Amino acid sequence: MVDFGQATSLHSRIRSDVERRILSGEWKPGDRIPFEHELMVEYSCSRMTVSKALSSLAGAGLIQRRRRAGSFVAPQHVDMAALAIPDIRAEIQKNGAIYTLELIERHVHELTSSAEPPFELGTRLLRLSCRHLADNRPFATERRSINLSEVPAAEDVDFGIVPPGSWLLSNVPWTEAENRIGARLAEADGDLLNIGVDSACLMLERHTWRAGVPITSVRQVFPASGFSLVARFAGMNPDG
Amino acid sequence: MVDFGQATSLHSRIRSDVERRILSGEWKPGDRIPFEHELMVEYSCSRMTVSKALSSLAGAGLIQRRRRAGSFVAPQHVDMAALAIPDIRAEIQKNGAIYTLELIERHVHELTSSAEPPFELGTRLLRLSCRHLADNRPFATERRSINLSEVPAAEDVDFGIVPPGSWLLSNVPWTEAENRIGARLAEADGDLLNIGVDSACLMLERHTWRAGVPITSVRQVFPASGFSLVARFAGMNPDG
DNA sequence: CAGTGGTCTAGACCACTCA
DNA sequence: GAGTGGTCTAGACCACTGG
Repeated sequence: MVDFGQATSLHSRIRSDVERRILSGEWKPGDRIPFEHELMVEYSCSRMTVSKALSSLAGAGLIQRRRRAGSFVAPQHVDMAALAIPDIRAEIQKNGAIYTLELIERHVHELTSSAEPPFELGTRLLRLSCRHLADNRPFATERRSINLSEVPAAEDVDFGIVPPGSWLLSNVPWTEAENRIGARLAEADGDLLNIGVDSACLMLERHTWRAGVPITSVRQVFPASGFSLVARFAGMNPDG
Repeated sequence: MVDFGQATSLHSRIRSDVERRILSGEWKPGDRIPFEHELMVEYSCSRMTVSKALSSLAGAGLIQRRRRAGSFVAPQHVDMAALAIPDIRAEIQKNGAIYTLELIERHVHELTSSAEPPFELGTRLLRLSCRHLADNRPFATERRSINLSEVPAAEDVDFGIVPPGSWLLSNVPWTEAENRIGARLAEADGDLLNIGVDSACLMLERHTWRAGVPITSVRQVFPASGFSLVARFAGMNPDG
């Protein structure tokens, strides 16, 4: 029953074998897969090696492991996909276009009267409003708030040159992020994007935290015609 | 220097400690982190335990490991987020609403004249058109094609009762998927969704393969007001 | 309470790669 | 050539849990 796959480590071959039998449907959701000691015999290896393979599969969500009971094929496949939330400048340049940034507005604002998620009352914010262009054509609008208490250095950056998202991405590590994707009519953004106010737009909202403290929030609006988020998902990511 | 975190396994504590020092900025991208044997001494444990922690961090992309050189903080953070592509029925029921399915059209079609990505010419397809309702209010429209050569059982399923997506998710394992998210005006879907034809809608297109063979393609349209995709991303996923 | 997975040890050999 | 990470072994003890 031992499978002769590519020349690689034994634990990753065990992982691949089990993975293939699950994905091919040979082992269906709910089925118990062989015990560790059975796989030890099958592959003539130690328990650690089997354990590494199965732990990896469990981490990927393909199997579930229960003491005393065994390991089972997970009830359903993960309905998640890795979605690239690209840096706009990088995305534009990747497509061979010339990127231009237009800073429209910039000022410091303190939240005095009311909180504004994710920021609490009293937060000092740097407010930015800008426009991204690809080959001199409007690509997206962006309205951003940066928490100056957490990122004081942002106050000295010339965001007429460096896109706020790119600067933050490479200067401020984040630990949590929440993305909301929606649609709406262009409305006020229609003029900035050179489209009709009644055109459909894709809207991306993101809140970002570092260790529970809000760092930045941003709302980006894209013309529906020119942009769509693409998420390609292939198999589980090996982690061994 | 040993950190007394929550009561958990030692390797996950080592992982957490290193992770925190990276995320806090104490160890910056490009920095070398302690050698395995140094961490062995620091935590008074065996090399396998340290290795498990660092391998996990490497799998998550937080560090890069090089023989002879050591382990280094990865140059930049992953700009990806996990986006839940929910099963519509599950999503509606999760929110406590009553789910209803309306099958609008169903027929078998063979691609004779032209291919239709991701399907090749000659593929026999089951075409479905349906509407998802939450508490009797239109929630989304769905147009789907299922490759009958690969999923013959689909021809015998009553998709007036079981949502196609739910059935496929639990019956046909997939290995690759590509999601496209865009915005557009409601147009013809406006009537089905009880909104104006000039309203903005969120559109989700997904192609799914199993081992390179196209299984299904689907286009779902949501009213902009009633739906937005939310992707919450917190740190890296532990895999130990 | 018996058997599973979870964790850990104290070694070992190897491949790679940098100095 | 020396030192790193990659892999593997043959044990061990423990926590949990299902029969």
